[in-house]
Amino acid sequence: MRRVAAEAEVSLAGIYHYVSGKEELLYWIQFHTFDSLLRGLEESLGNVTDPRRRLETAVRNHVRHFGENMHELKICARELETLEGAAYDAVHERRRAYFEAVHQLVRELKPNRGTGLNSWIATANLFGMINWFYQWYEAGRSQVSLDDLAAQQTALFLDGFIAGGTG
Amino acid sequence: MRRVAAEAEVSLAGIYHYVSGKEELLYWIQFHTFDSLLRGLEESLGNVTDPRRRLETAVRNHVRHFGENMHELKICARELETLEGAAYDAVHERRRAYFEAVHQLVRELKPNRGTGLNSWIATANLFGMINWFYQWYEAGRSQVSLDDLAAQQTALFLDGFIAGGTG
DNA sequence: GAGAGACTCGAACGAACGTTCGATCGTACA
DNA sequence: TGTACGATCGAACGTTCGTTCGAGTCTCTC
Repeated sequence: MRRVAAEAEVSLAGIYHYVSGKEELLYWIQFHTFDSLLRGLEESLGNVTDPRRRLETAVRNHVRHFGENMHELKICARELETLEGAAYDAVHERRRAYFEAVHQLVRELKPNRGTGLNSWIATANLFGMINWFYQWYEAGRSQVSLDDLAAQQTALFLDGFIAGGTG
Repeated sequence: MRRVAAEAEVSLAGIYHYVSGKEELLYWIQFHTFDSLLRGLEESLGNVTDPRRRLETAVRNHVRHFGENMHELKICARELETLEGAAYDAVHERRRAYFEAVHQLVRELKPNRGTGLNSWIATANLFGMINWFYQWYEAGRSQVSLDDLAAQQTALFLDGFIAGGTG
């Protein structure tokens, strides 16, 4: 809270005029993150019909968002369990809605269900790929742009390392 | 430290007879984790020659280790930046060695280099997949065994969601 | 049996953290 | 002009946490 106060150029006590406490701050960050991820997804999906392009759009939306707001990703990855009660439920609902939206895109890739890989686990692993990059991606140092990264991750998820990519 | 003391059935002060402090504890956990991951990998790779099976072996080794020691994974994911100086360097070296070992397995999948997906980024994403599962995999509740999960993740990485799996 | 050393502990210290309290300042409205 | 209210602050409170200190016990050795 002291760092937040300093960053906002307000006294420590001043924060509590606007927010009830640290938990509410974490709540708003997490809720806003998943909510704007979901809305950004629906918006950018707009007129895209090809299932493969739809998934790539989702990945690009996700990677762009977190690449530009890496702190949000860290909080959403590490502070999910700190919320309790109604705050947890509200974030959980948004998170679940976002996950299900992407899960649906994954499902649409394979209309003939029941065969091959489990779509839920595959979706969870997709999120693993596109979330873990905060551990190694340093915007400044990396030679790969966020959109390039999203494209590579989509290709990797869809076609695998053996067949994926251009070669 | 109080929880560690309680778990070890020793007084709080008693810990400091064996360990210089919390940082040394985190150091040993992280070092031991990457070191035993690497040694387990080399051992289980033993007589496996097929590149695909070699990668699956690596994934299985990784998933088994962390599935049975989920706490280690959480610490290695969240506390990497807390170490400083020589302790950080020592862990970093083990981590890099382990990453490079897996990276090498990925490279061997595609002898004709320079084409297709970047092998380093693909490896980083593979680690994303197999590390992120601590966010959703609950040993008790899940119907998927660790070995099944490793197999699915390997298939997903190698052949992608479209062609991957049995169907 | 005296001394050394490993081991253990209760108690407390100092810092960091989230939070609260009481007061002050400025502005809008009667 | 008085006052009610939003905004802001310094100071402090209570808790948690990592760590330290001094003393105690036990065992093994000379």
